[in-house]
Amino acid sequence: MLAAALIRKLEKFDRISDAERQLLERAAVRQRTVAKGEDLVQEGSRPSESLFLITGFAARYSLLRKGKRQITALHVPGDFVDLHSFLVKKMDHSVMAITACTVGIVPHDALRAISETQPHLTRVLGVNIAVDAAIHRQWIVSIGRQSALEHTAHLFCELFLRLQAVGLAEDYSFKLPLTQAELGDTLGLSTVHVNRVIQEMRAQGLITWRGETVVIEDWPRLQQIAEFDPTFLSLEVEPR
Amino acid sequence: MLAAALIRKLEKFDRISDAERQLLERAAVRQRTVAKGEDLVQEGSRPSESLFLITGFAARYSLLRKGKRQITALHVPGDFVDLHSFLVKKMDHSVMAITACTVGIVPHDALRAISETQPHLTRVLGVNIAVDAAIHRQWIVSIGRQSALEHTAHLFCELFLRLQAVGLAEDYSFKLPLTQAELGDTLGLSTVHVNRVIQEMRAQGLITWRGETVVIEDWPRLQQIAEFDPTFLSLEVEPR
DNA sequence: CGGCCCCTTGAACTACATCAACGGGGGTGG
DNA sequence: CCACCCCCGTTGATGTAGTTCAAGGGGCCG
Repeated sequence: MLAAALIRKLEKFDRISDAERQLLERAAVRQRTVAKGEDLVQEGSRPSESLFLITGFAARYSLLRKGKRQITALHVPGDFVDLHSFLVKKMDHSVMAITACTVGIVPHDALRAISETQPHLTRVLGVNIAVDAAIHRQWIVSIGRQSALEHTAHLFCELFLRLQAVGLAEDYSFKLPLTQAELGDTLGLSTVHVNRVIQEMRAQGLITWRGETVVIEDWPRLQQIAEFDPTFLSLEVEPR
Repeated sequence: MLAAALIRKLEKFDRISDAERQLLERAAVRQRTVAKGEDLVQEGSRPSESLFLITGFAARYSLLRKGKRQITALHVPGDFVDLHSFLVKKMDHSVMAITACTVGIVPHDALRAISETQPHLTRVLGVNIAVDAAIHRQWIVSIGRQSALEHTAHLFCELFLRLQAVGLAEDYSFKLPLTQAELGDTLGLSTVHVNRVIQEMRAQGLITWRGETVVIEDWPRLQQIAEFDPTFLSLEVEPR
C-alpha cells in the first residue's frame, strides 16, 4: 500500500502485473517524513536506498558559488526521486523537500534483486529514468531558446500533465506549492522577473494563481505559446 | 570488433566480462555511415534499433518555430546515442551527424534479449542512460545560472574528460569539429557572442582553438572558472 | 576562378538582472 | 492575546549581458 503512488505512475508507461505490484510493495520497506526545506538526499553522499515521493513536492538542485541555485527537476507524488543513485552510486546533486514530504524507501538491495529476476519491471523502472532525462532535455531547450514567458508557460503545461497523470489535477487546476523565488531557480530567472512574467500571463488570461492553486484558463493558447508537445513525457501505456 | 568503442566506454563504469563483450559484439549486427549534416534519427520516429557512435561527432537537437535550434547533447565515439529509444519508443528529438559518422546498429530485439538474461550488462547500460541524464542536469545548471564564459569553460572541461575517457584526448588537447554557430546552439548563445567568449578565453590564456584542435592551456583555472566537478560523469569503475 | 561557409568586428537594441523599498499575512515568542 | 518579524509578493528605477543587424575578409571546395 505504501507504493500505491509509485505504481500508479509506472502504470502510465505499461501494464504492471499483480506479481510485480506485490514485489514493489514488499520492496518499499518503510516510509519517512521530511520537513519542508530539509534535504532528502545530499550531494556527495552514496545512498544505499532510493526514495519515491508519496506526498509533497521535492526538487533536485545544485548550488554555485555566490549563492546561486539552479533547480534541475521538480518531483511530485509517485516520482522515483533518486532511482538513478542505484546505478550511479554517488550523488552529484541534492534533493530538497519543497513542502513537507512523505517518502517511501526502497533499499538498493531490493532494486538489485528486481534487476536480477524481473526483466520487465526493470525495463519499466528504466523508462522512469529515461523519461526524467527527456524532461531534462526539454528544460534545456526551454532555458536555452525560449523567452521567459514561453518557458514559464511550458513548465505549467508539463506540471499540469504530470499531476493529472497521478490524479492530482482536475478541471485544468492543480496545486503548485512553490514560491516565486523557487520558480525562478527552476526557470533560471530572477524572482522579480518571474513575478512580472506571471502577471503578464494573468493579464493575457492564460492562468490564475492564488495561494497554491493554479488554474489554466486557456489551455490551447498556453500550449501554443509554449510550443508544447507532450511526447517527451511518454504518458502512454505501451509494452516495454 | 564493431562494438569496440562502445565497450571501452562501458568499461569506464564497471568491468565487462568476456561473455558480455561477446554478446555486445553479436548484438551489433552491422554498421552504417552517415554523411555530415544528415539525421541519424528523426523526431517522431519509432526506431526498432539503437545506434552507437564508432567514429565522428553527433548531436541531439530540437527545433523551435522561428528557426531557433537547441542542441541538448553532444555525442562522441563510444556513446550509445539513442539507447533510450528502446525504452521510450517514440523519439521526441532528432540526432544529427555533426561530422561524417560511422554508427553501430543494435536491434531492439537484441537489447530486449540482453535485458531478459543479462542483469549485470543491463545495469551497465542503465548507467549509460543515467549518466546522460546527469550531463543534461549539468547543462541545465550551466545555461540557467552561469555566465557565457563560465558555461563555455564548463563544456570544454566536460568534453575534454569524456574524450579522454575513450582515448581521444592527450596532453590537454582534443578535436572539436564544431562550428561556432553549432557551439552557440549547444550553449544557448548567439554565434556572435560565442565568438566573443572564445576570444576572451584565448586572451585569458585558457585555451587555444585553431581549426578543429582545442588545447587547454590552463586546466586548473579553466576548471575553477567553470566550477567544474567531474562527479556527474561517473567515470569510475565500480561494481554496478 | 567563383561562391559559400565560417570567423570576425562594430553598433544599436532589449530582455532580463540587480538594487531598493513597501505592504500584507501568518507564525512565534513574550 | 497581542506584537513583532520575517517571508513573500509586488513595484519602480537603473544597469548590463547577451542579441540582433550589418558587413567584410579569408580559406576551401567545386
